[in-house]
Amino acid sequence: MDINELARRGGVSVATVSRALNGRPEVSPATRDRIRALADELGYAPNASARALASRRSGLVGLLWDTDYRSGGRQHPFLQEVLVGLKEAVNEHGQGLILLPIAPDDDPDGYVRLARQYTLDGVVLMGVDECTPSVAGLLSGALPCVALDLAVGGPRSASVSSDNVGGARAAVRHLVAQGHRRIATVTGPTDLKPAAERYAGFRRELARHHLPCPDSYVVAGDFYADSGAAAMRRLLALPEPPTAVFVAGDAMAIAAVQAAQQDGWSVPGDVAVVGFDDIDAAGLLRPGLTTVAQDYHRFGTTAVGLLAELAAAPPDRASRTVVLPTALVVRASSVRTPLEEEATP
Amino acid sequence: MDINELARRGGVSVATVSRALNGRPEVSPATRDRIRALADELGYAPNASARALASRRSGLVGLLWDTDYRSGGRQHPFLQEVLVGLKEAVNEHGQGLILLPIAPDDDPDGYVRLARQYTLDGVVLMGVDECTPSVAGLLSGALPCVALDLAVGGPRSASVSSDNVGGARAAVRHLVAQGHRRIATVTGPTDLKPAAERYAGFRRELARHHLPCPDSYVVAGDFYADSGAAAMRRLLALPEPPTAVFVAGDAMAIAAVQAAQQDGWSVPGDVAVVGFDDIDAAGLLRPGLTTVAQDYHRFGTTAVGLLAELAAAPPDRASRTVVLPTALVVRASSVRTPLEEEATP
DNA sequence: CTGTTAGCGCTTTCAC
DNA sequence: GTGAAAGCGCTAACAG
Repeated sequence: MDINELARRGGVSVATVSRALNGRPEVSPATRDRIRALADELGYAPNASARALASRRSGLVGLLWDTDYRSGGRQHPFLQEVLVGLKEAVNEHGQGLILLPIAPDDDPDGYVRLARQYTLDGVVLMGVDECTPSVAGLLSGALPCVALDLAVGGPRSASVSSDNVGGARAAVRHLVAQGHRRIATVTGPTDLKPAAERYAGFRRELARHHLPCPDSYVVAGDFYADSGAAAMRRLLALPEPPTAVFVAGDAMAIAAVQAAQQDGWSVPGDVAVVGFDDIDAAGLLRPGLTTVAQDYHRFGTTAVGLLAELAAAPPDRASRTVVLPTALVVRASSVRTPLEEEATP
Repeated sequence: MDINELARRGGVSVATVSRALNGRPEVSPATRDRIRALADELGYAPNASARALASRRSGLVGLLWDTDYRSGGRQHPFLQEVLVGLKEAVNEHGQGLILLPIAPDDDPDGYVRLARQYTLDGVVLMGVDECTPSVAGLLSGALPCVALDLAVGGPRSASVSSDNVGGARAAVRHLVAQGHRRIATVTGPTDLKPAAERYAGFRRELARHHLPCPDSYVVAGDFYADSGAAAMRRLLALPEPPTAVFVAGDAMAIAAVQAAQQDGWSVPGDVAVVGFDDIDAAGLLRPGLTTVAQDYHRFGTTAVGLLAELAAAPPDRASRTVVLPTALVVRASSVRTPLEEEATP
């Protein structure tokens, strides 16, 4: 069942069939509908390869996701939701999503070649280092690229990230509203953009409330659990320990809560904790972890929208960044009496 | 830079280039190497669409993953690792991985059409219901299909799953070794294969030790956290509560541990708990959750191997199932004195 | 509005 | 061992 067969049975030419199926304006509504009806009555599906070959567009979006990047996979607790959003959006656009293999780091056009090979419409990047020659090579080309949680520059690129600053500020604001004045933070590796921004938001909100932030109240972590536990212990060992801690990632935050509890402190009684990310475990713990949630699903849909935008726009536009709102999820780790929550807003 | 250009520069015909690049035996080793060297010197990448169109094989494996299936995504905590394994294996085979859109449930050849459209080499199914007409239609066709964690039958299908029975038995054996005699279980929905098998393994191992299993010691859950908490409360309210519980999924197990603690019981002091899956949170909790780990990465690699096997085999072979070993990860939730672990094996 | 036709870039007989 | 040539199934000029 190919386009010729369809044309024959429909009593029209293949050109007309093609036009009807692609919704071209030149075809009359009557024949368009007739052909379309016939097509799905016969279960016709256009061959994607033939279509791509002839039109020089595959309708495929490549996902560049470096699974080797740091400790191999578990560091993107949200990948799954991003992927779902991406997939749904891509399909809604009538496109397909293909997972790209990893190109050698040092080959500046490993990915460019892959993109050409599949005639990709665009590429979505996540969990990659934009400075790697292979990635930089891709970004500097004319192919639409959208990076997640990563600021990139390039003739046809954009990025989407969460409002890390705003999320951190909301966390601090919440802690201040709970009556805390001695608020510390455990940061992520501040060479990573999200970590740097969360830290900046933390400082800014603290300043807005004229609260001090001694150096000893800032402990660097690495987003992994162990560093969170260690950081919390260091904070609680201070002569004047904080009464609240904003931890820049949930894995660290959870470990921090448990380290505190293990050392005999009560959470939130002695020390309140707020995390960032809203990973699954945050809701499974007791006390539940108050945390800043990101809209992972929207990452995907936004990325696909940007890709389409980039494809249409002139090639040399300034790189755009879309910032997605975050939401504070209040659980027990930061609220003395959960029930008071609603009573005293 | 296409095959013609390459042929011209190499002073040979396109046919020879094609043969050289595809490692065909007819071409002389000398020209083969020469052409290949030239190809990657010039950064030539064969156009995937043209290749697929001419050869009727795309080198693409489709991933059928129903993101709508029950509560939308979070129920596959291990998807990410499976995906990484899948991707790596697929790429090693020189293939690509494409995420298939969801076809309407009631269309028996929605997926068949998709597969034809992309000229797929095969399809990997995960998190889908094999009874859905659309999925059943795909399975009954001649396209190689491999299902994960799902027993499927079809002229060219196979499945891969974890040794759920063995894992459950290992869990029970461990509890018995810890001195427990009153061992209960919280099951998953036993209409799902993994849940049924874990339950079967539980019973079998209990029987092997001549331990009783009263009906009240078997509580049905649904793999979600809430059901785990409820089940645990029911067990602990029994006149003679169990001293150990095997919970068929980590999300339930974690909630069970916390419910017990919240009600004033000590884990593992009063009741030991062993879960299944080894999700991230299992290691983040205190006490850490003893659990049965699956080799998710290997799911992917095994699936790809099976796909290749199916493509080569005669179309009507009996459907094969590969069972992957599981591993018990002992943490604090099942061991009275963690340090004794090594001392008293 | 519709049909004819020339490719898209590759693989694959079939000759040599 | 190599080359010539005929498609693979579709899109996109170009005519009409």
